Amino acid sequence: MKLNYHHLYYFWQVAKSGHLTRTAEALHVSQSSLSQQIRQLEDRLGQALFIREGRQLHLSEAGRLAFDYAETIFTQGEELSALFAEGGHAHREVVRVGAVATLSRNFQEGFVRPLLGRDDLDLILQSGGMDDLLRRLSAHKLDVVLSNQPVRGDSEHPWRSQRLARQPVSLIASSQLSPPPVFPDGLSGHAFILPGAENATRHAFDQLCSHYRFSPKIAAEVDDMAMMRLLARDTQHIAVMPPVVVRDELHNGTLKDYGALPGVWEEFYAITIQRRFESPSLKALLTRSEDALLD
Amino acid sequence: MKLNYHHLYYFWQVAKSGHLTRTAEALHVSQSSLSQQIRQLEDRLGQALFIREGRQLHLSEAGRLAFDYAETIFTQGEELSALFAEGGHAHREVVRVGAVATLSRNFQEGFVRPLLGRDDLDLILQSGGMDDLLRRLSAHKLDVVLSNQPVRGDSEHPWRSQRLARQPVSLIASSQLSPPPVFPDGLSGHAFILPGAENATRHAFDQLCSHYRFSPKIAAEVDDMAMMRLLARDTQHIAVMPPVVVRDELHNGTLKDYGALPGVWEEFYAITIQRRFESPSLKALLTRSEDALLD
DNA sequence: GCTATCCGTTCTGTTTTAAAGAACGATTTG
DNA sequence: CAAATCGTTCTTTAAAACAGAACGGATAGC
Repeated sequence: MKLNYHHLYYFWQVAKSGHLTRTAEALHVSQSSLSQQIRQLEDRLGQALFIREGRQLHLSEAGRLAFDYAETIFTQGEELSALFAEGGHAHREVVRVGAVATLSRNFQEGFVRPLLGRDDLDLILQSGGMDDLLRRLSAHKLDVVLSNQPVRGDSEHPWRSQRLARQPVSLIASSQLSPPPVFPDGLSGHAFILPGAENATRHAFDQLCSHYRFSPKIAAEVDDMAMMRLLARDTQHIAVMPPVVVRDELHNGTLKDYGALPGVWEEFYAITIQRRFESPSLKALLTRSEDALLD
Repeated sequence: MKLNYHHLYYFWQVAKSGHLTRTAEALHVSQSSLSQQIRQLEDRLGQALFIREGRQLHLSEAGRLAFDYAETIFTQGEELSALFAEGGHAHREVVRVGAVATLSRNFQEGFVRPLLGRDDLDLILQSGGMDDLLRRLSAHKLDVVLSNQPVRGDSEHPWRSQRLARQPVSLIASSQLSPPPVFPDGLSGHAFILPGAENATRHAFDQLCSHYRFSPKIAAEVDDMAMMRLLARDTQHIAVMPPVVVRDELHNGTLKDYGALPGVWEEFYAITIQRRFESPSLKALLTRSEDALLD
C-alpha cells in the first residue's frame, strides 16, 4: 500500500495544467498512459482526484489536498535536481549554522572558528528569531542552531539541546564608580542595564534579587549583547553581563568588573536534530571543550 | 534527465538505516535490486551518494544533501498517504485562513461569516506574525492570509495581494471631552493613542500630521485593535482608529467619534498564491463587496 | 595466517510495470 | 447532423524493476 511517486508526478502535472492531452504532449507520453496511471493513483488512494465533467477535468476536494502535497514534494525534487544538474562538480562540504540574533558574536565566532581556515568547506551563518531558526532546522535548511536557552523536543520535532558552555555574569560598570557597588548592598542608588525578560540569564538574576529581597531599579532592558556593551560604556548604569563581552573595555580601564553574581550564568546551547549521518565537521564542533569556545 | 523518485526512495531508506541488506529485507526486495537502483540514481545525478569503505556505506557530502531533500519529500508523501489511509471516507472541503494577529477580529469574523453556517466544510483560522503566515502560505498550509498591508510577490514567492476593503479612521475619545478636538487645531493639550509604527494606518496618519506641521504627543502605540479599544475606553486620550472597532461604545455614548481623518484608512488585504484550481468557497469569499465585510 | 562469514556489487534471465495504439463514447463546434 | 475534440478502456509491446547466482573485498575467529 505504498504511494507511487511516479503516478503522483503525472497527477501533479495534469492538475497544474488542467488538460490531459496537452500535458501528455508536454511530457512526451500518450494520453492513454497518463489517464491510466492517474486512475491507478486514484484506485490506490481510494478516492477520485478529478471530477470528470464532460470532457473537462476539475480537481476534487481530495485532489486539491493531494495537489498541495505534490506541489511541495516535486518543488523539493526539482530543487534537488537543479543542485546536481548545475556544475556537475563534486559537492563541497557545507555547514549551516543558525544563531539567535541576540547571541554573543564572540561566542558565535568562537564556535565556528575551526571552520574558518578551511578551504574545502562552505560555512553558512544565519541569524534570526528562535521560531524561525527552529523551523529551518526542521526543514533541514540548517545543521545546528545556537541559542542561550535549551528547547524541549517532542516526537514531532526531535530536537536535541546540548549545552556547549556557560560563563559567569558580573556587575559591570564605569571604573570611576564610587563607592564600588557590592551585591546586593549599596546598590539602591544605582540603575541597572539588564538582559530582556525572556532571557534565561535575566531569570537567574531576578531569582537572585528576590532571594536578597532586593528590587533593582531598571534603566534599560536589552536583549542584544553588543547593544548592552555600548550602553555599559556610555552610561553610568550598572550592567549585568558576562565580562568577556567587554573584555577590551575591562582591559583598558574604562569599565570595571565588580564581581560575578553567584548562580547567574549565561549559557550556550546547540540545538540539533538527531540523525544517523552527522557531518564530521559539525560533530567536531559540538564535542569541543568549553574553554575552546569561550576564549 | 528527470529525477527518479523510486530510486530516491530506496536511497532514502538505505541512508536512514545505513545498511543495504537489512533495508532490503525490510522492504521485501533483494539487495541486488536495491544496489542497482541506487547505482542508477548516482549515475543520473553524476555523483556518488555513498562512500563505500570495505563493506560499509557512508554518506558522501552529495549524499547528505540528497538525503536532506529526500527527507522532506518522503515525509510529505507519508503524510499524504496517511491522510488518505485513515478514514478512507470522502474528504470534506477545507478552507484555511491565516490572519495577522493584530487584525480586527470584527473583520476576520466578517470575512469567514459565509462559511460559518456550512456543515459540509471545515474552517481553520490561524493567527500569527506576517512572516510565519506567509511561510505557511508558501508551504500550502494556508489558503489565504488576511493582513492590513499588501505584500509584494516575486518570482520565487508568487503572492497576490488583493484589497478586500477599507474603512475610514477617526479621532475617537471620551464623549465628555471639551472642547471637542478638531484636527489639527486645538489638539496640542491632548495625547494620542496610535497604531504601531509598522502599521500602514499609522504611516498615513503621520503623513497627515506632517502636512499640517503638527507633532502629536504620543500616549501609547498599540498594534492590536482590541487593546486600543480598551485604552480608548479607559483613558482620556484620543485614539486614532476605525469607528467600527468601538461601535458599542459609540452607541451607548461612552465614546464619541470626533471626525474621520482625510486620507487615512485602515485597509484589509487578502494574500493568496496564484493557482489554477482555487477552492470555490474561497473564491466566493474573495469576490464579495466591501460592504459585506465591514458590517 | 588460514578459513568461514558478512556484505555489497555485477551479470543474466524473469516478472512486473509503463507505454503506445486502436476502438470507443461523450461533449462541443460549425 | 457531421466533424472535431478529449478522456477512457482494452490489448499488445517495450522498458523497467526484480531475483538468483557468481564474485570480491573486508572482518572475525581459531
